[in-house]
Amino acid sequence: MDEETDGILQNRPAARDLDAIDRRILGVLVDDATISYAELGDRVGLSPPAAHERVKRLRRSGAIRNTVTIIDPRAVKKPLLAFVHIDTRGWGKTPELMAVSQYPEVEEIHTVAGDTCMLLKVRTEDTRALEGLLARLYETPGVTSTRSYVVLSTYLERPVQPGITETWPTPKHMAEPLY
Amino acid sequence: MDEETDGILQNRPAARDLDAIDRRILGVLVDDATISYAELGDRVGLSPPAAHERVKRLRRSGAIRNTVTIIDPRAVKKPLLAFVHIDTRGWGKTPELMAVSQYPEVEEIHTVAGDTCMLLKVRTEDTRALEGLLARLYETPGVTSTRSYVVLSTYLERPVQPGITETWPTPKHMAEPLY
DNA sequence: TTCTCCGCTGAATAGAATACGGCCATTATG
DNA sequence: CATAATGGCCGTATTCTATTCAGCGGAGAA
Repeated sequence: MDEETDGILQNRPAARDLDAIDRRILGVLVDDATISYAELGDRVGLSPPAAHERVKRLRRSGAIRNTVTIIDPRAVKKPLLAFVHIDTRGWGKTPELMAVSQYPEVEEIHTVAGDTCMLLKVRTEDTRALEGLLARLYETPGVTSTRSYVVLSTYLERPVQPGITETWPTPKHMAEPLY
Repeated sequence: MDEETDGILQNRPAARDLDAIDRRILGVLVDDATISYAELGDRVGLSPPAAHERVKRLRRSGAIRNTVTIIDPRAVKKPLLAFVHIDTRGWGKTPELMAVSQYPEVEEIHTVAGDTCMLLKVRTEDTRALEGLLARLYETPGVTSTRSYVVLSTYLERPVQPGITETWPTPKHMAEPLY
């Protein structure tokens, strides 16, 4: 038993795959995590303690990262959303560049494969603040150019969904892939 | 009193701006919304009922949209993140295009100002599934081209933050804007 | 078959959310 | 200026929920 090391579960044998009930639980919680375990149990067909135990297991396994409140960007004076592509000399991700993650306006930082190195998702109060952020980016050593996509309207924005599309349609004219 | 219409608060005079305590509450809750109101009150210097009243007010005003669980994309078999730019004939956002929001792999849909019309954030199991999604996009009437940025590494990903950077640095060599 | 393990149920308890009465500071009003 | 009204807070009481626990039963291994 792994438990006997020091009372904490460790060296778990690589969390099992989620079953149908786990997925339904996640499907409920990604929409609304304020419901009671009784309500959650009702929706997925379990008793309250069983639903609770499932959620605890999902937390331990890391499937559930955390539970957070989603706030309206307009309420906190950040109505302007933009995606900023950055080109750098060499392969970016320098400490200087990561310093921009200190700004609460920066929500995502990725390195990407494509015609740019990095991709940022940022929210600012207005174009003036976006310009300030871009100016800070251009001051960062290694940054050679940026390209911004200012969002005009958002039609969908939601957290990671548990569901997957089982069979993606293969266009008739397409050859089947080798594997 | 607006309350007297039918017992529900309506015609509120456009929610007041958030004060410092509201912002601190949001700052706590966007990190972890599972804490008790007693704990929340402790962190922001209020009694439990007062903290609760604040949160209820933030909910009513719409500043708090909802409370959700964040799940690990890898746990639900969607380790591949990509941003897909779409070009369309005319100005997109047709019902056919919005149909892709039915796929749980699609997390965001925006229209953007830039060299493309629309921007999608999608998560798939692998490149095969991404190809299936792209094939579906190309089948959509009006779509003329797409350009994808496959994410290699994610260094920061967090929900909307309540904080704002008070004074953006203005580079010395830059002229001050007119307003 | 029989044992073991895992997950479930239902009841009991600990703990949190919520309602309520009263206090104080600020603001509107005569 | 005095005074009433309002809004936000606190402390307490009550209700509801989370959490624990003992016991049951099915699936899988020996």
